Amino acid sequence: MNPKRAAIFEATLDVISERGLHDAPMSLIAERADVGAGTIYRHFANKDDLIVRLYREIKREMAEVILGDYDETAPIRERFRALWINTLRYCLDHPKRTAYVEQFANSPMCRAEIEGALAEHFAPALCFFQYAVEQGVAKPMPFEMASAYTVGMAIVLAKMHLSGALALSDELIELAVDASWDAIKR
Amino acid sequence: MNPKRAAIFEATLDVISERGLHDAPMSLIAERADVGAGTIYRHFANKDDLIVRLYREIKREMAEVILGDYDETAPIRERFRALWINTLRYCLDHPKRTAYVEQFANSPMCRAEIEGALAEHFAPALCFFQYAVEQGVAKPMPFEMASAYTVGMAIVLAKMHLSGALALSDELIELAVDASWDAIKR
Amino acid sequence: MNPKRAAIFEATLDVISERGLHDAPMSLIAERADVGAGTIYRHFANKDDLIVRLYREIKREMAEVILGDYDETAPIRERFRALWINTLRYCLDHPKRTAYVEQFANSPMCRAEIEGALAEHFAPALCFFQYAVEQGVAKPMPFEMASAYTVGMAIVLAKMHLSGALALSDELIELAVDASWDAIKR
Amino acid sequence: MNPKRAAIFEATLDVISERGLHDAPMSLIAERADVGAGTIYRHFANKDDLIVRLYREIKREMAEVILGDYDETAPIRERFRALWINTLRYCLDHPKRTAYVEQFANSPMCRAEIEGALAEHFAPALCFFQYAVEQGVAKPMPFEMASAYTVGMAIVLAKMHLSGALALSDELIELAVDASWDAIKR
DNA sequence: TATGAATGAGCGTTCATTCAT
DNA sequence: GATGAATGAACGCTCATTCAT
Repeated sequence: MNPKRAAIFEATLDVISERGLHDAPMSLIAERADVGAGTIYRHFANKDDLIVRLYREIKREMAEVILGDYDETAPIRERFRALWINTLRYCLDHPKRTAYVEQFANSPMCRAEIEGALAEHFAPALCFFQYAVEQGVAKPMPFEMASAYTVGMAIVLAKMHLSGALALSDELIELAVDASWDAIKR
Repeated sequence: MNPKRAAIFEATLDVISERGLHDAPMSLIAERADVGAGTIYRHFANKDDLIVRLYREIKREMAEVILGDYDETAPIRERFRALWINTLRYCLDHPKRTAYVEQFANSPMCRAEIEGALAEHFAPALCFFQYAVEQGVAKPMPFEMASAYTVGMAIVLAKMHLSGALALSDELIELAVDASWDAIKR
Repeated sequence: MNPKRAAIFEATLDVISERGLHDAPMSLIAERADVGAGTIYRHFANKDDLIVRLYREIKREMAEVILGDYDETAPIRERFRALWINTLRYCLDHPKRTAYVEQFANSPMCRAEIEGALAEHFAPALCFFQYAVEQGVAKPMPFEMASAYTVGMAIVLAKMHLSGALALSDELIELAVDASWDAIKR
Repeated sequence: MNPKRAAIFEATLDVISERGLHDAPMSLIAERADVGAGTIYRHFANKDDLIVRLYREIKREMAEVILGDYDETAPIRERFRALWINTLRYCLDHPKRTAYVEQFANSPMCRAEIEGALAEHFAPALCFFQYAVEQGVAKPMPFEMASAYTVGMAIVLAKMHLSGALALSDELIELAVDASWDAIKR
């Protein structure tokens, strides 16, 4: 990846995660990226484009990390645990990315089409939940719901940990994995 | 409540839920509230103050609705179901409020002190989860985690329904109540 | 004088002398005067009118004080001294009025017509300087210049004393009276 | 000096000398300077900063002009005359600058610290008055008072001439120089 | 007569974007 | 390709003034 582009991404992530989508001047992003204000526009059409592309980039990377060691041949319970733990791990390891993604995903900037195009990156995970439901291992729920109790809860708990609302320990994490499993298992 | 203040709250809710925290000019809020631009400043110190107070107001109302029919003497399972369903109900009945609250809560505008001061409104719910854990009905987890699997999941599922990512039916809702219960029960 | 009108005058004097002509909101003046914002407009046509009328009122009072004990039959040197000392005295005794008058007089708000209409209040003083020049006691200068070396210098020195740029003592004041006298005397 | 900065200074001088410190919108200053509204803020932190810097710049230039041909070896009386005439000359040649300086100096914007920092530019003049007093040529007064009777009176008379309150001729100017000299000389 | 909530034009200032270098 | 000075529309907010009470 072009180093200027990467620096702009990193600066945008810093500024928006720290100050918010509503308080992120392009001039500050340029300064933090150590590039000229005009340079950003050689890499991105405009501010919206930059923000959306960064969101896509982070989600793509997130999928890569979560599914990087995904083993389709492993037992269901293990695959479930891996998805859960990898999601939590990613959020805890990348608090700025998490803050950025959650801000964007909860704002009206995040239109369905953007989200839809990202689904392919998470395809193996979605397949997993589909499979679990079809096999009758999971309760007869849409795979999106099963995913919410797994990936969704991991993110919710990670956010609580990062905000200080909850202190996660290794034991507590295992308990949460079990809880999520109990939630979806038939 | 003062009618101008109420109109400003409603206009702010409309504008921010539709266009986002990052794209909500005071001039537009004034126009939608059908008040002069200066009138807002007779009721709120500044834009931040308006946004924070609206957040607090919505959360207060949310607690009131969710806990309005809370019966401390009912069986645990029924109390659990009421909390879960009421939360979902509130979000589905008030999509703008839900969108507003989620945007605010996921932005850096939401500092711990703001959130902390709101805890009292949810006290009975928190007591419930504490009680459930202490009694050994729930798994030995912090009550915040039990709450996340209940109230938190109801909100996550409501947001998915509202965004079209998931179609909730009555049966599916019952299934989700069961799933959350399975998650926390010992 | 109407007590509300007097309170408004006093509040205007306070606010403008402290914060300046450029930073004197009507709302603050109303608050300090302990009257409603609308009340000011029952006594004055608008802000400009208030400011101009206050200026005229202060200048009128100033003339009254300076010329209050003016004795047309006293020797020239004594009359000169009285004018000089009374002017200084007034400024030192009324720092706010002095600050107000100097701000107004040095701003474009002070048009010639306003100033001209005030001349009558100072008529005896002007007559004095005219007489001194005509009699050949003073140098052959326009009486306005003689007045500047007397009243004008008293004001300049008072302002310097009030701003801390010069510490006036009784001896220094007498020295200044002599200096002004030497300036104009033939 | 940067040409935009110079144009902004000139426009500020025009607007404030014509309309007053209290009626000088940044938008009008920008328009008169033929620059965008935002451009002003690349050169000055804010409106106050612009106004204060312009004041300092004018006073610096004023000192330069008044003391430009100051000859420390000339006889005292000649040095005195040069200071007096140069001051008057500057004010008459630069009526806008004079109006600006007097407005600022008489408003609460002019704090002692601002004035203090400017003293160094006038150091030779101050030394002159100190010397004249020490040598016993002048009356035993603080040099600030001697300066007031010289530079201060030249400014007062210039303002009167500019406002039409007094018509200065060459003879009258010489008379005024003599009057000021008589004022301070022992 | 007195009030002060309400107004909205206009303020000081910001910032996404452009373009000459 | 990269820059950053310059832009000006648009922002958050103020305040002189009005008018229903």
